[in-house]
Amino acid sequence: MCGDYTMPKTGLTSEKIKEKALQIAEEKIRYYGFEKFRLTDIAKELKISQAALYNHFPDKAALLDAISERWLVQMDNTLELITKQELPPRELIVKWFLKYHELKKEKVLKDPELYKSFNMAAELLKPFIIQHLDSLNQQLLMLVQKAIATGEIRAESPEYLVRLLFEATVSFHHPRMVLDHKDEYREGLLRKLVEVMLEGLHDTERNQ
Amino acid sequence: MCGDYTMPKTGLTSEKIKEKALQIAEEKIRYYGFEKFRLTDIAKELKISQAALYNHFPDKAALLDAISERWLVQMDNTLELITKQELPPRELIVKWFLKYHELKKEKVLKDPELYKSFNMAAELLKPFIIQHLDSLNQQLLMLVQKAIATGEIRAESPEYLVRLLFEATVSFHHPRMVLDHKDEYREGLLRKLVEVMLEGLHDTERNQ
DNA sequence: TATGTTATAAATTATATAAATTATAATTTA
DNA sequence: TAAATTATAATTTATATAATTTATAACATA
Repeated sequence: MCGDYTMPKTGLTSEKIKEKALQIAEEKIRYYGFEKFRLTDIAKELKISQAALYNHFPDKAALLDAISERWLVQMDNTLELITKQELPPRELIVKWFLKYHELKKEKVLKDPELYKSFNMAAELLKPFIIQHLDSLNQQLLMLVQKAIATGEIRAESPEYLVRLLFEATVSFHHPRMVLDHKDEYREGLLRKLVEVMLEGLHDTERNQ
Repeated sequence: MCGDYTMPKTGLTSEKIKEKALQIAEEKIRYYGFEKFRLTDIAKELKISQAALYNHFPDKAALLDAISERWLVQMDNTLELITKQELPPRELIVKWFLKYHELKKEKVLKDPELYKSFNMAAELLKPFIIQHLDSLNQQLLMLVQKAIATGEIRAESPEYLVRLLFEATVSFHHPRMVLDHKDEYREGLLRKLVEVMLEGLHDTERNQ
């Protein structure tokens, strides 16, 4: 169906066509809304027929999802950079949550229609959403394990603690919650919240 | 329009009619869904004309809201009882949040259609929703002030701390979040979360 | 005079049909 | 042979109209 190195009729590889299709789709979604954009418009701008899009995407939903997924992967990578910084793990955890919050809020403010489409995918718990959540879980687990190793926090189960931290900060990263609070400044509150949690985990004897 | 003591044609006071209307409306909403129930059905069962309902409710939305409000007031009262128990404030705060979570979860499981209508009202931040939130804020503030008074926690601003506790527990009481997690057992997680928060607030020097 | 009635206006929802869009099939081409 | 085309089937969305429901008005009554 796609993906080899022979020169196709458009003069572009399937990968390039896909990239261009996503770029054009983003523009159309921003203009018409994610529930109103048309494949015909995208095909027209790509100078291919509407049916030819199906050589690159299984269906319209896959194209829409690819846009959100691309953003999520980029976000995952940005956050991963933070996990690798040379700072005390507790500071890193705070910094990591603040950045996570910032990236979501920035998206909802700068790209509201694309955010809405991501939000819909999140509500449906589509596979690429689960993947993203797994990736974040992994990252925070690393940080928590570091913090335990340095003795900055105590916990019997790092996994349970990761769960606890995610639940406690839902208001600041859950797609719907970020949307609801998009115009509020809550960074100070989030910092304080995570700091209090970590403080509470500092000298507790037993966790879970 | 209503509310004096002359005997009306139905033989019932306006208050009694309202009560019965709400009771019947609840049944109709459970059966047809909150977006599908009809005033005509309620009037028929009350043995009055559909137009007569307007002597008791300004419009259909007011009737719907009255149902949610009645439940919220009952919940506020139940929670207020907890705030008055003779227990260490920190325990009370944990108990209070657990009951709040339990009441919401119980409603979504036992009365899903009425819960949906409450959820819609919450998303629109209708006045009675604000009232309910104010009431809960007040209650938690009392508990936090007690905890500060007994030295169980330290904080410069009790109001800020109340905000912090509500934000940290959003996942367990926000209407939409409770709906999303209705089939999960998370009581242990909530208890732990509040305990860690309170522990973190125990020996911090400065809060806010 | 609060609460009720019937009549009816206004608004909403349901339904049928036309139009447009998405998805597939059969075929062509670099 | 991957990636295109055109043709067309399937599905979705838009639109107009009928039916229903909600809300108001004018009036009646205990």
